[in-house]
Amino acid sequence: MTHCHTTIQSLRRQGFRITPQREMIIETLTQSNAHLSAEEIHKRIKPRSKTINLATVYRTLDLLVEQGHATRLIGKEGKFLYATRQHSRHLHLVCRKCGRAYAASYDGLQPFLEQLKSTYGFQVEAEHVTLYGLCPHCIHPPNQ
Amino acid sequence: MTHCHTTIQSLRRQGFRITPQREMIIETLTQSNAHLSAEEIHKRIKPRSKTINLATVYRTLDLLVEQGHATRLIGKEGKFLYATRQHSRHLHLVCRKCGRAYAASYDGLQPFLEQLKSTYGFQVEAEHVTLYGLCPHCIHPPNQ
DNA sequence: TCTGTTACTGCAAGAAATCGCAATAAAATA
DNA sequence: TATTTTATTGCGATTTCTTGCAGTAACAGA
Ligand SMILES: [Mn+2]
Ligand SMILES: [Mn+2]
Ligand SMILES: [Zn+2]
Ligand SMILES: [Zn+2]
Repeated sequence: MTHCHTTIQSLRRQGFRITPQREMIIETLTQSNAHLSAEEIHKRIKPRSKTINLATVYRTLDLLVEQGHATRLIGKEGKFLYATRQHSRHLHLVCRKCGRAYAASYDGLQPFLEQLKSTYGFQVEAEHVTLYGLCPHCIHPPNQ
Repeated sequence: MTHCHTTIQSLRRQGFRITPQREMIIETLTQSNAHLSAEEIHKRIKPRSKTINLATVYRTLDLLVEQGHATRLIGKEGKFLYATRQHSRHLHLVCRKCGRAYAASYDGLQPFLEQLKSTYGFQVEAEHVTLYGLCPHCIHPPNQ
């Protein structure tokens, strides 16, 4: 059972309809183990499906995020990017000054997430957390 | 010394020019201890400065975030919101399903942030972290 | 205070993301 | 398989955010 099929079956079980467009979007996002923009996904599908519309891509990505099959983050250039949740687990450390992005282990985060769960009943999904701050290159005497 | 003046002096020290537009934007954001959209800030300033342009508001907000005086987050309705960093410290727990947002203490997060600092040399600014997941209302047997 | 440099602004154009609506097609049912 | 229901699509319009550029004004230096 591929990750792609798992997603499709889960959506079907929730009562969503599986259209060729949705299949192609899920397939594209799953097969590329990277962060893709809606535009990029659209561009990759176009050769196979001439009429697929960018709005459909956005709407499907919204659905995937809402249903927990994908995560949305803000890329270096300010555009939204999407990734499946099978995308290997890590944190993104993004420098607010230079925009550099570092991948970091989230191992030490677990105790805190469990604390949030017991305190608020909120189940954080930590596969793809983005934290902002200053990278080693940009740390300098505080702005006072 | 108000928070507003601290920001202005810090910017001046970094070599940025202090224009009336920038002063009004900083003042507006500081005095409202809330999350404001660029549009909302613009609307509030317009009566006092007829010609102020929305692009200037966006550019100033970018500057404030880059310089660490403000944080940017994605609001319930998908628009970007901004807040000063004097805005009381808390985490945002946002439900990916229903969009509900909870304010949470970030106290327990500190040890993990220190770990990130020593491992990666990255100084996370945790005043306004947004974590996504499922809220108590939306947690249900896994989609499986 | 006056002058020169150039960062900043307003404006208009452009790009990214969302939305309303009529036509279409997924899938449940007979 | 044919029928019915209604979620989903494509398309165009709209909204949100960004960018290029020429004119303006902040502020450093004389
Ligand atoms: Mn990632
Ligand atoms: Mn907040
Ligand atoms: Zn940096
Ligand atoms: Zn919820």
